[in-house]
Amino acid sequence: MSIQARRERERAERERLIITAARTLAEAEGWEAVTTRRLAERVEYSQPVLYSHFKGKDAIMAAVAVEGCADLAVDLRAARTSTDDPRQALAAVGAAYAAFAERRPALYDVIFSLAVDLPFATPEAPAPLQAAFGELSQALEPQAGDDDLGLLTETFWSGLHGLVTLMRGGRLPREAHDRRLAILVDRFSQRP
Amino acid sequence: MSIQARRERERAERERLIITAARTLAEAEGWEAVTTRRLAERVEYSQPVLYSHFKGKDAIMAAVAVEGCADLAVDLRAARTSTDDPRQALAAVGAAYAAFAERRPALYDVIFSLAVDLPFATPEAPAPLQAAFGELSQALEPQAGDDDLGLLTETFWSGLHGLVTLMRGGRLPREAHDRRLAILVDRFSQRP
DNA sequence: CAGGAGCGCTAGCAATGCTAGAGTTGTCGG
DNA sequence: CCGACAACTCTAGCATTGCTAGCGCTCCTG
Repeated sequence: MSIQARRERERAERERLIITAARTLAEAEGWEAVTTRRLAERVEYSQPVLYSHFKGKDAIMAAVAVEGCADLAVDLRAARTSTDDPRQALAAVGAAYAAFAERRPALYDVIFSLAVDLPFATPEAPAPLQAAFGELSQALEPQAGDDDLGLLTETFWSGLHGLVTLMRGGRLPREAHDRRLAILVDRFSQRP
Repeated sequence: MSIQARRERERAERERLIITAARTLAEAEGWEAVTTRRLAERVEYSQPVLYSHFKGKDAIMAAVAVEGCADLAVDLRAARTSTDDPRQALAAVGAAYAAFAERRPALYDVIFSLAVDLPFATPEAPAPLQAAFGELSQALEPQAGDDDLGLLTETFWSGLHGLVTLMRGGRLPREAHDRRLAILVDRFSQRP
């Protein structure tokens, strides 16, 4: 019976190996460089092994996305709790979100841009995802006013997402990023 | 000399044929269905002909993007001039933008998400693109207050872009779309 | 009417995600 | 301690992708 346990443990280890290898490769060279062949070479197994763990390349990316989202949630929490002033906290969270997208673009893409069948706005959404959303939500709570907090959070999040994706896609000039972010935060803050 | 002119005219016609075929195919089945082979079959030429007109598939997509952006600009202008009330105009423009993305997703994607080699925030940006941006800008002008109008427009645009991309990517539930849009417009309107 | 230049087509390359079937390894009953 | 069996991994290959080389036809020019 213990022999079965060892096998399953080894399988789990290898699965983690695949995920971290995919993340490393993606962060180093972008997702277009993550081919099943290169990934298999990195983990020192053949391609079909990947498919014994995951349904396909998309499933591997989804696994990386969940991991990466946990990192994002950590960053957002640190930013939110870095100050007592609600308005500054919102600005800090917005800046942290944008910084994450800038610093780890491959991770950001796989979470928020690339087509991956992760459940999002449902109770079945992975915990790290809900955690990240919760941080945004808590940062916005003092600014909600009459608006529904959930919808307000989704809208503010959309603003952040639009800023970073348009900028990274070359649609917005980089240099004014901070000022745009300031405008967004300002417009989502309650007037005193 | 006139023989040369005829050839160039025929070439130009064929180029338009390629562009419209690409757009039609993309709108019908999505960009992932637009392969060079299928496109060549549609225009009833062989694949290499495409490459005598465009540097590659990306260039074809960029051409479709410019065309499509003109359509978007028309929609936005109609929305903006549909009312005299500045706040209602902003709401109408936002709704028109989102409706365009919803109604013609392939066109929206190629303009704002996929093709990268289009100059955007520079004077060399294609005219239709600047026109669309200009409509947004004019709709926001009464709401600018102390903010720089260009940056405010870019930020509002980011909000719209985030809303539609996250919703279409399954990250935001469809049903509350109108309410999120209302929140965005409200937060970007000056307090009376 | 012959020569030549332009131009489109056939055929093929390298790379992709994914899969079938062979072959090897390691485990358990006798 | 051995042989059969089962689980697992690898080699090889398929279909499809964007893109290109080089042949061969057509049609203008002198």
